Amino acid sequence: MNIYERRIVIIEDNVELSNLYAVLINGIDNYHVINGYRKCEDAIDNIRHDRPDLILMDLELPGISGTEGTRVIKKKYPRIEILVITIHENDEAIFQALAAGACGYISKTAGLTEIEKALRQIEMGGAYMTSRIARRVIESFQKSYYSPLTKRETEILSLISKGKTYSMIAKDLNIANETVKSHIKKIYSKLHVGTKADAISLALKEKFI
Amino acid sequence: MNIYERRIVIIEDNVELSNLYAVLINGIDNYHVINGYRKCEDAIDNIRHDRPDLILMDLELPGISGTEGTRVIKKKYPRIEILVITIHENDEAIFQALAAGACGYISKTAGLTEIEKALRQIEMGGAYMTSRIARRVIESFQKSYYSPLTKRETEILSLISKGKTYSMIAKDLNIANETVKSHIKKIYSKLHVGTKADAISLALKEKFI
DNA sequence: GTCACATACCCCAATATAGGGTATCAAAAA
DNA sequence: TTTTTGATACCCTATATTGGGGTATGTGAC
Repeated sequence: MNIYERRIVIIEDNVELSNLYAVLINGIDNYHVINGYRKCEDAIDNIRHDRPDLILMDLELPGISGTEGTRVIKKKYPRIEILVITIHENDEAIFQALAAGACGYISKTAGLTEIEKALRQIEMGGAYMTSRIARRVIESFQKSYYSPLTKRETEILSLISKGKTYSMIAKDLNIANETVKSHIKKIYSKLHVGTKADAISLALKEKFI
Repeated sequence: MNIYERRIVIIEDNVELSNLYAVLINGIDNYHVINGYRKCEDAIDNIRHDRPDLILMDLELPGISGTEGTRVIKKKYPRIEILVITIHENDEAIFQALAAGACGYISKTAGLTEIEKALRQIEMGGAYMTSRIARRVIESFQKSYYSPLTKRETEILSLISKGKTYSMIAKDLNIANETVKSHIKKIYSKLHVGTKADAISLALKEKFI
């Protein structure tokens, strides 16, 4: 085994499935499965010994979840890449795992071709996911097309959400302090709120800002 | 032409390239190029007449940019899908176009196969992008693994960024008002700032929250 | 010729903020 | 085992911020 070898650890509670993945991955050129675990906790305990480049992580796990495990591992070992496997094509769960630090996911029904494709793309610094999940991911940071706020109001509420005071905003936008107040009063009445906190959380939820 | 036909509009200032795309796309089953424009403004003026399902949008355009055009069109006609084409593989520009409402991008060097693949995936409710861009997209909402803030401090700064006052935070977390203040003083000293606004903008920039 | 938008000003009371301290207790790290 | 960190809580003080009530003007779109 040379130093360019990619070291893989599998975390999957179904042992048969885990063994199947190991066989498939060991068949891929330059990829080597170092170890397999049935629980995240066990994998974490041995992580310094295993020194994985990538962890194949089941999302549905006994003990701490795959998403939480991803968070813990990425916090301590940011360079280890995590590819999530899941049986339920639950968009939200996959989305959470990606936010926690995974750089892709494959379905448990995936064959060798798809696994190899995912591993290669991750190795080249990419991410692997279906176009459906990719769509969800980009939609998560697109603004609403139906905001009741004007451009200026949106701008001002954004600055509020960055913690700026009315006077800071006035200075930023080169308008009078009282003008900022006027806009904010309008924002509050449009959103039916009476505090910054309510305005911001509503606006974030509805993606107005 | 039946009602299931997908109506495509092309916005591309290079007429030869535009014609090439039209020929390629007209060759795809059920896809029909309705019109082509050299400027976003012209396309927008005729959009009610053209009734496109999808717009193939060049990013480098005279007049308003493809990204700005995407924003304008999606604001007025959210159901029109926008596929961006670009010659410069500039991650940031592509990223901005996706944030503005595009649901994918292809390179100008793409052939028929790739164009067809992109169109089909978008038709099925997906997004089309390279795995490299997908990686950048997911990284954009992953937190930093190197935050100097503790869990509690991160939690409190997040609440501050949602516009909550110290007393609201105290209530939310079931701790004393003064405890919140203590945490915030710690946060400010760790981040070397003295105001909410500076703490939030630094934390957002560094992805601590 | 309205209507929406951005601009600006008045008054006022209640709250929030930031900076300076100090201190206790549990859990984690050395 | 000792030390350090994290979370908790309190005191004092002055200034700044907030939200609610108004009213008004110029401009550009439809």
